[in-house]
Amino acid sequence: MALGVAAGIDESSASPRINQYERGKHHPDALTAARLARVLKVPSAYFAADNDDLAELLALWEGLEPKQKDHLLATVREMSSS
Amino acid sequence: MALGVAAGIDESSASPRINQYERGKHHPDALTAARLARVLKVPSAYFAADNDDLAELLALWEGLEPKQKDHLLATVREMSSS
DNA sequence: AATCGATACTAAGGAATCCTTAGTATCGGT
DNA sequence: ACCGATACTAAGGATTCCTTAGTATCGATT
Repeated sequence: MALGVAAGIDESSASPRINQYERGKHHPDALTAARLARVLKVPSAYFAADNDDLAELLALWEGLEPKQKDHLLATVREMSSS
Repeated sequence: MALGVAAGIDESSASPRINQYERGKHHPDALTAARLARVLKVPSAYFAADNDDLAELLALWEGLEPKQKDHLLATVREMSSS
């Protein structure tokens, strides 16, 4: 599969591996997950998100400017201290 | 180690395993990671955070009220659409 | 409609990683 | 100094993953 090849997996095994991950038969190791995340432009943590809201937050986080990240973090800190 | 036992790991192997995780010799499987996260009151994704800002965001996220999560998500959506 | 090529999918086994056991080291209390 | 408890590490059996080989599916072409 193209995604796997883009993540540096050998062409001959990319397809089975991606398919195994999609079916949940196996989980990628940390390095592979990091590379897949890079291709998909999400943080590695995205794959460990266990609900949709958190997944969306993580997906969007990656595209923010540093200032925006700071602002968001400040917002969360305030929320938490209530 | 107490953390491992609290996460349901057998008392006899909790110490070596936690130590292996801390040293980075091994990584916990997904189920174990989820249980450790539960004990530590962070999302599983926390362990995959690759920088401090994201780690803090994830740690705080877990403690937010649903409404606060919604608000935060709305904020990120706006930021992203700029 | 049949064939071809390319892509997607799955099964099975060799390779790599993890979990457990057994043992050593490092403390704090007595 | 000794003892017990806790922390840490090494090595191997158990488990999971990656690769190979093969089947299935689909679109394009004739």
